[in-house]
Amino acid sequence: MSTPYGIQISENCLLCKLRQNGFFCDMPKSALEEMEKVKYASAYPQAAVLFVEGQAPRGVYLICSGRVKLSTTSRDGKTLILRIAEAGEVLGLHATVSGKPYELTAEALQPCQLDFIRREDFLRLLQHHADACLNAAQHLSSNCQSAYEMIRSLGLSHSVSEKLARLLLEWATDGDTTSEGIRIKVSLTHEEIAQLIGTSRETVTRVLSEFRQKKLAQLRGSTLLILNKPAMEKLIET
Amino acid sequence: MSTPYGIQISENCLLCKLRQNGFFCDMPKSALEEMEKVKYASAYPQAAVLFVEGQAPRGVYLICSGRVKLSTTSRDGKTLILRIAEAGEVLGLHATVSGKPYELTAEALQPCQLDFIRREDFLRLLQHHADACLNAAQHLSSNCQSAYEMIRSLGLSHSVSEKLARLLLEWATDGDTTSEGIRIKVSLTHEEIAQLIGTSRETVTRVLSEFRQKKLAQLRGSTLLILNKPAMEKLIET
DNA sequence: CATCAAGTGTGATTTACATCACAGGCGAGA
DNA sequence: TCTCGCCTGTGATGTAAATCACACTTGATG
Repeated sequence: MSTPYGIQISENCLLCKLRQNGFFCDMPKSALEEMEKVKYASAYPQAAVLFVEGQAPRGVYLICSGRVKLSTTSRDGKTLILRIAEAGEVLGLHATVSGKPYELTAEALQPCQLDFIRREDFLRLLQHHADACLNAAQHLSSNCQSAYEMIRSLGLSHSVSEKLARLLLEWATDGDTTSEGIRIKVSLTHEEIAQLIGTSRETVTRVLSEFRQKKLAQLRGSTLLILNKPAMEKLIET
Repeated sequence: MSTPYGIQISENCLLCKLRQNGFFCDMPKSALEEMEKVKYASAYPQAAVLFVEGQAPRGVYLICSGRVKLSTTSRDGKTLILRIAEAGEVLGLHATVSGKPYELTAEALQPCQLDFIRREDFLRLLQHHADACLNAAQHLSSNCQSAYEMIRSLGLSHSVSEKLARLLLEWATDGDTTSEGIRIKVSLTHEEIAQLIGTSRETVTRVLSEFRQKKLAQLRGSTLLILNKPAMEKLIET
């Protein structure tokens, strides 16, 4: 099957190869069959906006593949990135469950395959399938978790170096360890990194070059190399 | 029945008069009966610590009455208050659901009546009672919601005045409107207010006196009076 | 009612970062 | 190959707020 944006859409969740442990759709057959009936599979191009903060919740999006940027913007245009959501995550969950407007904006960072489920259908699914509901609770928990981490970073850090070190070390947990250090693929601009830690682009550039100078870490192109993890860790304990 | 700390403990959830709409325990009889079997009712004095960040999750606490401060502290002693939880809320929900350590510290701001439910019992309750699970999801949603608000405040504000104005206006939503303005009962010190918005105590004092001078709002003793709401709102849009 | 701790008010000093401004690099597409 | 737009690097400048330091108020408690 050929589709737009060069993505293979797997139409059927029951047969889906993408599904993994911890995915929202990692649930028993009965719930999955129910979901199969109400979901709309589709592909989105890079930079597609799924929903915007303030909109009434239409429903949830499950990420089958691709990455999605979740952000919020102030009236004067300053934006803050809350999280980069990966495959298996559910978008718009809190808004859909609570019925309050989406408070984040979701934008595809790359071509994505997503399943959409309308709010009423999704709520019905949660009511009738304890597994689905438990999964939802689990995902909400981890959203909370990451939000709390962000709050700690924003509210308790003393400096931008500290926040940036925190972020890089967080990324480092899923990087490859090489002889030089930990290698991580980062496809974000300085601007976006700045928005992740609530600072200005210039400061990110400056702190990154400071890290490079001190042989702590270096970002070249889209690969980040953590050269001295212990020293980085010391930065966040000060 | 007489109890310590001058609280009337209502032992039986089914007969409980405290229960209201939106409370976690606002659920059908069957689920409530199940909960009744596994909960431990108890009273805590002011300043009692229910759990500390980093501990493995023992279970959840339902607040029957009283208010509880949820905070997180950095290594060097700086603390940030995430939320003041009120009656009807569940504490330790995300940790209990996810199984990860509590990432907040919960401390009673006043004498409280709480019901404790052990983790295993609580998870079983969620599995077997869709209503309970849905309620849990709802509460997790609202935790997310408030966390996101806090992130906006910390990350997108340009000044402390803005953050403080945000906070006061948030409080104002459940205050009494009088001829002078909106009257709110605040039983927090400047220090605690500072910890709520991630700033220093001195700055809070200064900004509050600035507000008083400009006839925007005044905090005397434990009553806050919003004198000029529109002007306060303008502060956060700048 | 004397004392003491906790909370509040205020000045002086310092500093990290935002902001502005512009120069160089690099890749995409014409 | 050239240009144009987006990124990155870096200097200069201003400022909000942290920090330190100390006086004053208040209300609890022996």
